Amino acid sequence: MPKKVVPEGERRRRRPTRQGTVLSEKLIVETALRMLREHGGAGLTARRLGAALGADPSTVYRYFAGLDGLTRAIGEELMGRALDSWTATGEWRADLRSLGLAVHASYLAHPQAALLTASRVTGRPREIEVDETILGILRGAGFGDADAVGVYHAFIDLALAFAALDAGALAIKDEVREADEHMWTSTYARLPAETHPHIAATARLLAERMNDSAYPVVLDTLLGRAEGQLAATRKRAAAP
Amino acid sequence: MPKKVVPEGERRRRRPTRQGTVLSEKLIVETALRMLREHGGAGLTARRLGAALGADPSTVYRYFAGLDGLTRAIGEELMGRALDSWTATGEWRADLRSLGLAVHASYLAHPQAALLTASRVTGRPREIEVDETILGILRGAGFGDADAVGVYHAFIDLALAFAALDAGALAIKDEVREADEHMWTSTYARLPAETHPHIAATARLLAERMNDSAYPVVLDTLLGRAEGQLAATRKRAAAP
DNA sequence: CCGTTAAGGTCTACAGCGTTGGCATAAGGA
DNA sequence: TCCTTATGCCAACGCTGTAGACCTTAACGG
Repeated sequence: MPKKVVPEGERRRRRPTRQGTVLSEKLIVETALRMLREHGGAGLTARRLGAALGADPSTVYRYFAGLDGLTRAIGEELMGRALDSWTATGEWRADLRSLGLAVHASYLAHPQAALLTASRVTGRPREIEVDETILGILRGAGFGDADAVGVYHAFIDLALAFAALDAGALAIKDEVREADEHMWTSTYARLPAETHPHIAATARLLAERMNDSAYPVVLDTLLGRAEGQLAATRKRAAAP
Repeated sequence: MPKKVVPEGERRRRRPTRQGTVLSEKLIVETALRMLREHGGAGLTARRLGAALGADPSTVYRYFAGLDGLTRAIGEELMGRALDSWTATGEWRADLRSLGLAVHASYLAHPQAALLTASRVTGRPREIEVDETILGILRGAGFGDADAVGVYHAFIDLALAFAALDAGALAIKDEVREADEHMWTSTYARLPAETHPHIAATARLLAERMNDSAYPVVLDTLLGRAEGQLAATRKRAAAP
């Protein structure tokens, strides 16, 4: 690696590249996101990124510790966007629901990027901010610490897990275009009733359902359970 | 690619390689799984696989349409193993629970492989078999077709999504060894209470919890909801 | 038992990848 | 204006996936 990676805050000399662009972490991450969207998951390479930036490929290594470091920064960016698009109302269940959907939506807006990052815990600032926010909502609503941590754990993992899964489906759709899209109506609907009676009987319903995300349903289920827990806690506290 | 990929069933001439091994899809998939486990996610390359098999790297292309085809076959194998390790009891909720845990466990037994495959729907035989089994359990329990499809959708996506997420955590642990493992006790526990009061207050609980999977809890939540649905359906049917 | 055929293993080659160390240059403090 | 050094550029290394030509030998018909 060229000597050392200088964190964005400490950069002083902003020399433009031969082609005139002035680089920054922000610009590189945004360009990478655009490339992922336009050229697919395998389309993000150091050389291509350099070309898109108007800079030598190796320059990127002055800003990130390898493409892997860039990947983590991209994940952080998606988390930040989720947080920025979200506003609290004070009603804990509604707030958690909208925050979960915001995270999910932010990742799905860049499926290829989501696939690369959703299963990685980075521990970077905006990610920690999300965690702090969730715990704050729960503790503010009256959950005990143990319950709050339990709900938080399930909540954040659920959001990330479905982000990754649904992003995978979307990414494949984008790349294979229509080839996989109708698999539920093609492959599955053709199975004979003798060998696969249950799939055959529900084929039409399957085709309708499988192209949507199951996330909202599962999220509501989880929040409903949490609400029950909270009510039980309050009852115990009120009449001991 | 060498002419054509011949499906396993139609192979006739089983010529041993120069080094004496007799190849088959099964042997290649098993070897690939072992390599993923031993050398990590980036350790599976055509050349290394060839070496491990005692064959020329390009031979693999006679069995699979590129490494991507091999990847799909690996996913299929993991699904098959889940199914083989599972036995039905006739009690729908218990059966679904154990099947979900079996799928999750099968993937987690090969975290690196799971990461490569968990977010891909292959439409291959064993995967379809799992789908048929789930739908059979639900419809046998008395769910209406629409409800059955709804629960099935959430159930299978949940299992795969958590498999991918937890596999990601495991894979990183395996590779970075201890560096990330204690992140919850290192990074998060060091945050000052002024800026992150909620994380600070629950740091100890977080550290205990975040290294386990939230899957069983979320799965039970989903199954509980399904049970409620079923009871409502029955009540409606009994007293219209 | 032999001859023919083609399945399938091997060789060679190519274009592209991530990454690095050395070098050149210009930005900004003095 | 000069000096320091951050930062962009260049060339190179060892690796990758995979295509196509080639060669060997298993399997089958007679």
